[in-house]
Amino acid sequence: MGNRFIDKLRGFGELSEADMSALATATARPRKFAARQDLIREGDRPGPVIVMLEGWACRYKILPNGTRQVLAYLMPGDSCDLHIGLLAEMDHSIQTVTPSVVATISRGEMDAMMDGHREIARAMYVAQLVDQATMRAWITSMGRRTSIERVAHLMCELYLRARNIGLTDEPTFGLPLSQLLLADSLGMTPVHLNRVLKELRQKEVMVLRRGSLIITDPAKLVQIAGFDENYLHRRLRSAA
Amino acid sequence: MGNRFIDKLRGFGELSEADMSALATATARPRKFAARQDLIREGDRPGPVIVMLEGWACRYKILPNGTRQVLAYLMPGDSCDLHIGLLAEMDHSIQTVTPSVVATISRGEMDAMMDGHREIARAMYVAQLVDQATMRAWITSMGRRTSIERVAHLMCELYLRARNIGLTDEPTFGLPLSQLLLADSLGMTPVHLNRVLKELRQKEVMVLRRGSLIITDPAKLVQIAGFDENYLHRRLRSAA
DNA sequence: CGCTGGATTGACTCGGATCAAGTCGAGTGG
DNA sequence: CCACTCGACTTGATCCGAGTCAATCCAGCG
Repeated sequence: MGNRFIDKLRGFGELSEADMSALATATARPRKFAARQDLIREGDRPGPVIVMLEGWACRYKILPNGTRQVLAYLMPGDSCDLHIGLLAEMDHSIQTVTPSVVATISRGEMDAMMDGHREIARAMYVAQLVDQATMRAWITSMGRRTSIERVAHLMCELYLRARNIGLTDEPTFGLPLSQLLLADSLGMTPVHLNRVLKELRQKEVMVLRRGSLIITDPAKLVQIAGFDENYLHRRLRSAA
Repeated sequence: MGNRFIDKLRGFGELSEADMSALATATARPRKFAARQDLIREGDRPGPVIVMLEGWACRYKILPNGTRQVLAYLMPGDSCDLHIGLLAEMDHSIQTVTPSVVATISRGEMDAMMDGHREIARAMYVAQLVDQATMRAWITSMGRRTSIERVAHLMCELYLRARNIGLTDEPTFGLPLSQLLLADSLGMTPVHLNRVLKELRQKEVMVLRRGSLIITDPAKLVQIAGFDENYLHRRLRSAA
């Protein structure tokens, strides 16, 4: 299985053996969680940094009127904000979507690791920049894309992220998100999302079934989404 | 006038005299820019960190179809991402809104300052967390708030941020944003934004005029917005 | 003093929400 | 093995918020 967190960071920097063993030590005692368990709740005083080793989670906010907005998805290897410990209070919650394996790294441990392993710090900063760029892409989607474009764009994002960590099986990939969750991610109603999915199915672009997505026509999906993968910042800065 | 950048960071940490003079040195040679000048353009290879000392700017993206989405506003004291230099390519642009005074800090200078002044680093991380929380609030607005709520929410955010840096003159504050820009921030058309502003004026909640906003009924504005200022993270973590 | 870009208003259209029934499918217990 | 149940998915009918298109209006300014 390996350690997804290490795998991810290796994509963002040249980690030494020492770096990797420090990361392995820091994530050595993970806990299991069932699906739909809050890992962090809005209003909480933040604790340790959490790292998803297996399974999916989402960040979300509940509004006064009871509606929910999903803000981001965490896939294996992803973590919450590095400096979360500096906050007095969480402004959003994080909940598992599937059964998960989650490691926690205390603030002290984190600081020590970042001080002692500059390349780890560097890789984590890149990961954080990608997360921020993804949030900007979401804002752009919500503000300026139609519902079908928005759906296509999110599927492109999730597909590429899954592929980067080896979670795809070519035209298909495991996508454990209910239509309700997706609707709450995209700022639309479940009913309307369902119609959009139907349209994408009829156009033979993609088929979403319980737990998995089949991308029938990747080129058309990218074209509908107006997808530009630059924001995922896979290309590393070459020279120092 | 003072240095807005230092003032802002002092709100996020206990800076020593040495910290402050390091910041003063780093921002000692600012440049002036006219309104509507790109400071950083999407696709550029990132250069130094930029810091707004005077004036407003915005982050934005242009979509393939030519529409624009504003992603955030930078007010005096705000800066772009600390680790911007780690990226191969910008995923969005930053443009001045008003005539501005902007300092730049090279990557080397920045690294040295963060290493030598831990409290500066700490304050900057908090500032970054606030920026991220603000992005999450924008996603939430776009996804789950009606247009009038969205407008009210943005006005609350901008008002509070302006007040934090002493830029308000009680019920009024200088808001140099055209309706077109606001519409591109809120994911709506200028025509519809104009109607929403009219509604807020008729309800005697607020009046937006060229260059300034008068908040007639703050309580009602907050209530319409469903505004919870927690995400601006003004309350610092008390104990260490 | 007319030009120009933002602001404003009206008439019409349409995407997506809402309301209201179903249907399907996986797990549960008899 | 089958009936039951509960949650998730589908579909149809209708409504309304917001977009579109098209005129003005207005203030600042060369």
